Amino acid sequence: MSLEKAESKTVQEMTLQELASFCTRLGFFYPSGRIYGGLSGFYDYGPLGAELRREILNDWWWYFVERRDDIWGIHGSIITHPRTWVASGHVDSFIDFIVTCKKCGAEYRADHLLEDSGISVPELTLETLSKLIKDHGVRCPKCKGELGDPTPFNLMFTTYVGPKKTVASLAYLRPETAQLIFTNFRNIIMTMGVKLPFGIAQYGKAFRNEISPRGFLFRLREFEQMEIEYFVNPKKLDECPFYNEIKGMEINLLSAEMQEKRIKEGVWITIEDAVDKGLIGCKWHAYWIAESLRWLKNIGIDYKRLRVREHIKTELAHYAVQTFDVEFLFPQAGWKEIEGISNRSDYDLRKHQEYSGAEMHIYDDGEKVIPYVIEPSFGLERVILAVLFSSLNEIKGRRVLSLHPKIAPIKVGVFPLVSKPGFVEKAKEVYEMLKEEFKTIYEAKDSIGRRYARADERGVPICVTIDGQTLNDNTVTIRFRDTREQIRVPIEDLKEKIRAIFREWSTYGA
RNA sequence: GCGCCGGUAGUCUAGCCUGGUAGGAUGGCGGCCUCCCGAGCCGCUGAUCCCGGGUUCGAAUCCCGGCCGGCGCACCA
Repeated sequence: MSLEKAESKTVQEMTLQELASFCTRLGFFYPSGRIYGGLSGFYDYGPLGAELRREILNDWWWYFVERRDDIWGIHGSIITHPRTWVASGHVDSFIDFIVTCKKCGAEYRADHLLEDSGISVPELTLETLSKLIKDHGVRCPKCKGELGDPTPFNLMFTTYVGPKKTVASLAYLRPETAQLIFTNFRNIIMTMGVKLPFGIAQYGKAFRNEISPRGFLFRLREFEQMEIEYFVNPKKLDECPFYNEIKGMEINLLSAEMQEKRIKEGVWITIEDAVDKGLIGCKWHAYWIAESLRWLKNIGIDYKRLRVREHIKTELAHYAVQTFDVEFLFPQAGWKEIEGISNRSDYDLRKHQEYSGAEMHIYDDGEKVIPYVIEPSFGLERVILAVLFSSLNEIKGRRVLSLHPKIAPIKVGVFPLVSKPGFVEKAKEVYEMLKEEFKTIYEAKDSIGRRYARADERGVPICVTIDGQTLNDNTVTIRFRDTREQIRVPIEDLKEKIRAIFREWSTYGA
């Protein structure tokens, strides 16, 4: 049985601000500390948001860890050994020096300003930068005013380990989860008996003390990452056993070369073509791009609104050989990153080997190898934004959040058609039965239409209604959110029927 | 962080210019009604008018500072 596709039209799309209001009203997200005026860059998950978060994290973990035999998961600590970030380069590159124009107040990164004036910067220290600015008589590019002294500017959150706050006890909240994977690399090799190629995955909070958080959930100071570091022998970057599965997949690609030619729009191209034309450096990198896109699509993100954009040289991070951002087409803001997929080479493992003295190699074909790593790195909150924008529809004049059942915060609504004796008891019975297995809500107040409307807006995929006929023959109706169609099912078959519906959701239209 | 603009119940908003009892809609709770898609009626509830200070007999309204948000710049390793 298949139901017809939903009769949905393109909504006048919500702005990010309107989405923020919507999320607060329905209980997805609240600005953190709002009763005290709010804290910029922090949001709390409300009841629906907390469920949505769990479902997405669980599905990610299932997709990339549980069902695979080549990836193991870890859960690293948030407060991390400070040497980690010296080795990774974050202490250097996260601490910028800012200079302010004494005349017009404009601010610049000291090293950028010097380099733009053609002066090379040998080291990023206060003394050096200060001296270079004075010696070369560098002035404000805008108003030619005199510049003040450089001041340090750190994007990492710091704390102190132990009750005494000393320089020696200074520690950082991790600005990315990735480094915890690298610092645990030896542990996993030793305990899990892994062989190349293999991956280590982790999700968890990361913290960045951003200068100006903005755009609702888009740039947060506390956010959640879902990351995989997939280790490959650098000589075998094209030996990907899964390549045939994904090579025919079409992606919307905007290469660095295209961007240098001022081309703004990506082209639809198969993975195989992209690899053959040298646009994607190696097959393993191509595989992880494809696999990431497949997951994003599976959780309900509109594939037409996803594109893969290569980083151009100037935006490439210090560790990266090649990086692609998976971008989502947001209303107003346009294409914005929701995931980065980077070839980080052996940079991180080598650095940690150098700074810690620990050996970071693994044997492959009897040879000592420091593997290369391909890193798919998702920002959970950004993925959620893309999911929400992909799911918000206007169907028959009403706002409907067409979330895929596997991530919907509430799976089933159970309603007595009218709130009368007989109906109510029967509905509660059905509710008690279903909530054993599905996140279910029961509502009896207001008209049935109003309850359906409320459920639609909250993304509840199906509603079970107890009507007059139920009392005679013990059947109920299942009403589908996106089509409003109803089918009648005996209560004894209800659980199995709902399982089947969720399993084959695409057949039922969404 | 700089510049410009803004902030009134959970949400949307009137009032601000021209100082004088904070009003509506929607939501939430309770009830009546109701056999399938935000129907109607009744009652209740809900606002530190962002916070602090100043001017004034009197401030949501005018002034100053802060917080929060939007846009632009910068930043986004």
